[in-house]
This record gives sequence, C-alpha cells and structure tokens, in this order.
Amino acid sequence: MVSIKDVAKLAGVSIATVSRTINNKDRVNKETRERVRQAIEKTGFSPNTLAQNFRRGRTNFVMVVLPSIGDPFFAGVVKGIQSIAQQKGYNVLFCESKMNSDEFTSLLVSRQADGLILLATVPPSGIEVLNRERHRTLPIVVACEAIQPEVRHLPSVHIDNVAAAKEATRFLISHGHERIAFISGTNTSLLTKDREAGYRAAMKAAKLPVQDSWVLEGKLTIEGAVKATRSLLHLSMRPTAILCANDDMAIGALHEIRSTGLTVPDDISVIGFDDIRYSQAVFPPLTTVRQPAEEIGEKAMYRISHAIEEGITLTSEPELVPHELVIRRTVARRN
Amino acid sequence: MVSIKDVAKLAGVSIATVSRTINNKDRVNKETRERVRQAIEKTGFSPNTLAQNFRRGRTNFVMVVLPSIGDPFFAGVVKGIQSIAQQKGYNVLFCESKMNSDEFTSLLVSRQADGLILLATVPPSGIEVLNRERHRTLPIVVACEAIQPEVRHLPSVHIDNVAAAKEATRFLISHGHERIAFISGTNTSLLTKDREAGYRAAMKAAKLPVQDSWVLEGKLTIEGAVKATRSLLHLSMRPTAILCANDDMAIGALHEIRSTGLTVPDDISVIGFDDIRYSQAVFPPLTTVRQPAEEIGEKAMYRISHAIEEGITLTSEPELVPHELVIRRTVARRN
DNA sequence: CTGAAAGCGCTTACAG
DNA sequence: CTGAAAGCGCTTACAG
Repeated sequence: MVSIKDVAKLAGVSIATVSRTINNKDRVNKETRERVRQAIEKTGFSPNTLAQNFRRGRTNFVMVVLPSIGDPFFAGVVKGIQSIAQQKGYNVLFCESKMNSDEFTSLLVSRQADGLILLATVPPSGIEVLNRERHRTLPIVVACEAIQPEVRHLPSVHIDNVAAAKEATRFLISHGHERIAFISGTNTSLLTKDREAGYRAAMKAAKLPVQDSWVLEGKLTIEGAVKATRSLLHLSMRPTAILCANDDMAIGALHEIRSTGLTVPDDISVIGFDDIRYSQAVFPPLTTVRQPAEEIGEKAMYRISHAIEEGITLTSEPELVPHELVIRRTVARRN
Repeated sequence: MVSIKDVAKLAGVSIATVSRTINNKDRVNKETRERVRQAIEKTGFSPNTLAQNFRRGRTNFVMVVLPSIGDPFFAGVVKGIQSIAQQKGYNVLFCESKMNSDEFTSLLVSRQADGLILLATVPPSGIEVLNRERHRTLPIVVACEAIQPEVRHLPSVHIDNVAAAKEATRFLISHGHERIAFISGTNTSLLTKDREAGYRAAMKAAKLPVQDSWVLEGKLTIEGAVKATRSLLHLSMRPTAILCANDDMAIGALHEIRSTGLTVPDDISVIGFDDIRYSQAVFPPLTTVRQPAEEIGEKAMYRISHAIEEGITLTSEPELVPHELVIRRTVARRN
C-alpha cells in the first residue's frame, strides 16, 4: 500500500507538506501543491483513514442505533439525520440495537464514532456503562424513544407519547366508543408504556373502565397484533375500538378483523401510531398518530453535531416535537 | 484518557504484557494476568479502538450498503447477515447508498471495514474506483441486486430475477390475462431491468403484445405506483393485470385501483415482488414473488467472512438462490 | 513468561 | 512556506 512517504519522495517534499496539501489547512505554495497533487495522482495514494482517525482522535462518523433496519418508520427519521449530517460534514452509520452488552459497551467506549443517536431503548447493560462518568465524553442523544429514568441525564427529542395516546383515545371516546382495547408493544419499550399510560389516563378521565383483557401485548409486530386481536374478538363483551401502539400492529389488527368477517370501521374502529408509509395505502386507510419523523431526525443530528463541535454540553431537557392525529377511515361513530 | 501505559505502570509490568493479557494470544502467567486485570479494573481502562484498528490494519467491521434504511424487505436480509456475522465474530454496520461518489470511494479505499456487502447498485462513480486493481483488496459481495456488467468480476448472490418475472407473468397468462402491464422501478436499478426483461420474454413467448403504455416507471415507491396505475386505468384498452417490480408498488397499485372503485382481483389482478411483511396483511393479501431474504443475507455474509479470512479469493460466479411465487388473493381468472 | 524496542501512517507544534 | 521531529496508543517480532 502506498503511503504518505511515497508521495513525499516522489514530489520531493516532506511528509508534512503532503499532509498539509491534503488537509489544506496551512497555506502551501501553489507550485508545491501542484507537485504533490501530481504525485498523489501518479501513486494513487489515498490517506489511510485508520491512521487519520487514530491520529486525530475522531472519525467524523455519527452512529445511529435503531431497533431494526427494516422498520419503515425510521426512513423519515434517517432522512432528517442525513440531511443535517451532510450539511455539517458528518457521515452516518447505522447499527441495530439487538446487540449484546459487550457490543454496546464497545460502541460507547471505542471512539469509533464522534457521536451517538439512540433511536432505541438503551439495553439494560448499557445503562450502567452510560452512568459511569468517564463515558460522558461521547455525545449521545436519544430520539423517538422515551427516556429511561435510569439515564435521565441524556438529552432527547420525541413526541409527548402520553398526550398523543390520550388524544387518540379521546377521539375514540368522542365517537361514542366505551369499550376500547389497547395493544401494547413489549415490556422493554418505554415509549409503548407511555402510550399505554396515555390511553389509561384518557379512559379514566372519561370514567370508562379498562378491563384487564383489553390490554394485550402485540410485540410491535403484525403477527403479534393478529394474535392479540384474535383474543380480543373472542371476548364476550368485545371492544368496539382498538388503539395500537404502532402501525404495524394496527395493520395486523385490520387484517385479523377482516379475516373474521368483521368490518373496519363499522364493526370495530382501529387507530395506529407513527403513520408509516403503508398506513395510507392499506384498506381502509388507517387513522393514526403521526410523528414528525424527519424533524426528529434533524433535531437529533443537529444537537449531536453541536455537542461534538462545542465539546459536549448537552442539556438534558427533553425536546418535545408535535404529534398529529391523522384522521383517515378506520374510526366510525358508535351508535 | 487512561492508556495502556497507565495500566502497565500500576500493574508493574510492560505494556507488552498488558497488551498480551488483553488479547490473550501468548500465554501470560496466571498471576501476572490477574495483576493486570486488577489494574485494568481500577483504572477503568479500555483499549483505544482507533489505535487497535490502525495497528492491526483491520476493524472487524463489515459494512452493508443498502438503498434505504426503512425498507422492510431488507429486514430479512439483515437478519441473515447478522446471524452469520455474530457467529464469525464480526460487527455489522450499515449505510445508505444515497451517498455521493466521494463517500463511496472513501468507503472502498479507507480500511474502515474489512468487507463490504452491497445490497444496492454501485453508483456510477463507484464503478471506476472498483475497477482499479488496487482496490480489490477489499472483499466485496453484491447481494439481492443484479450485477452490473461494468463490475462483472464482483461476486454476487441473488435470485434469478428474469426467471422470477417470467414465472409471475406466465402465471397471469395462464389465468387468461393478455393485457398485462408492468410497473418498473428506476432506470438505475438493474434488478428492475431484469424483472422487466423477464416480463417481456414471457409475453413474447406467449405471442402477446406489449404496448408501450403498459410499461411505466413507478420509482419503487407507493406514490410512484399510484401515479403509474392511474394512467394505466385511464387507458382505453386498459390492462387486466399489473405486475409490479416490488411490493411497495403493488401495494400502491392496490390502493389506487380501489380508489377508482374497481376491485382486485375481479377487475384487475396484481402481482408484486419480494414478499415484504405487509404483503400478507394488505387487502386482498398480495400474490407476490418471494425472495429468500434471510438466506441471501447468510450467504453474502458467509462469503465475505471467508474472503476476509482467506485473504480475498472470491469467485465471481453469481450464486443464485431460489425464488417462490406466493399465491395469495390478488390474481383472478380472466373470463 | 516477559521486556525493550521498533514501527504502523499520519498530524502538528516548533523552528527556520 | 517548509522540514525535522515528536508522538498518538497500540501490537509484535526479537531476545532473553
């Protein structure tokens, strides 16, 4: 592999000069620069990024941790992240959060990225690591996900999930629904818990009871929701509406309701969460709570870049962004 | 930041010994090891990954380039990749292919990853780079995507897209359809071109004409397909079936057909491609060509790891994996 | 089993 | 504007 030395030799200059022309920081004489440029061309030299990273102590990468690569909701968030990253001169790398604790620790400790955007819950093992002071040199912002109490000091940007779920539930109630079910995500998803809390609060405020059998785990997946919906439909006093903690589950619910020969929204109303791109295309088009995905991504990336450049002074106040109930055709008035 | 020197000092050994206990290659005396372990514990030392990468000339990362982070099709591929990667001791990083040529070049040239899995078309600028011999030290495998003629030497694993599209088209023909439309992807997507070629070949073999107005670009998106379908439906002799180059577009087609008051499959039949998880849940459940996503991911990762460990001897024969026409409920017999 | 030393390929004060 | 030199934090032959 050709190194900076080869270029220097060919150009008849020192390696310092080669380095300088590449990073054009200090002024390099125009002619010298040209000679170096030619030598680079001729040798096909390109700087060893590994050496640069090491030497500079930074990589220009921002790492984004997300729950799953194939989740359409994150398309928007990622778009927002990328647009600011490009503008600020960062590259963005992604990894899935289904990593073991060692991987997560190494992510935090290794300086392989200059900053971290967490779009997923911090794994339990990671919490401990995060709390040790010496790791606080890595700028981190949490986005979309609600912040775990154990890592309250982390900055975050997300919608008010409690309020959003309240609003969706109230919408159902205002349409005459009283038996409203909630399909939640997994236990580990705080965001889901917030949405559940909002649902319960709205029910309580309306003096409506919530039966235990109405609140089921759907694992955030289509299949999980299919199963949950099935048991909901078998209830003797079955719910007239189902609020789902994400759109995948709402789509699963729609599917299962239809399979049973029932109709949405005439027999059962459904509301989802997130407004992924499929939600408007399913039948009937799904009423759901939209998150401003792109805006979340932009804000998260903006804060990270700021923290990297200013040397980490992230405030820990959560930054709330507005949600919006998108009314389509899966909710009907209950007579 | 605490470095290996601090640990060595505290443990009363040389940095070489610290390094050795960490990487436990050579045998280190048990008691020495214990002393070092304690020193590491006390100092909170963790090796500087940037230095390690630089020194070792490798990162233990495999980079996966995909067209879009939020594309559900890749969930399966990624799952396959991750499972083999974990087994082989690699970490997997992802990035989007919407990068400019500089980024792509730097990806190839910088030794930031030990191998590259391309799940997307190589950007035009990248082709030139790839063809320069000196970059062939980075193991690369293309997966899912068809291989561009310009980079024929790259190994790949994918389904036979031509044959798959032929089969889907023949299925339509065997159901009495004669006016069959095709919604393609973008010009840059070779895979889409292959599918179009398969469609045309099947039509030709059946002596069925293909009108120019029947083949439209759908940009691989729901909205793109909505528009394409709309113009298809306005045709005086409108097609009785639409083959779409991916499921997103098929879902868009379903949606638009329904919006017009027509029914799938009674008025128009639809077939998609990929079998993403939403396809079984939309209405009617989508007939589509499934790719063995997880298997593709496994095979790609397996070949990459092999190439990394053996020192790059990738054969360039494409590895074909089987596709499968999944018959659900969007195709009806044409009377 | 362990240490002294070289060196990976850069960047960056420091002189001149 | 340019060069000589130090040094980033490791790993790894080479001796002993």
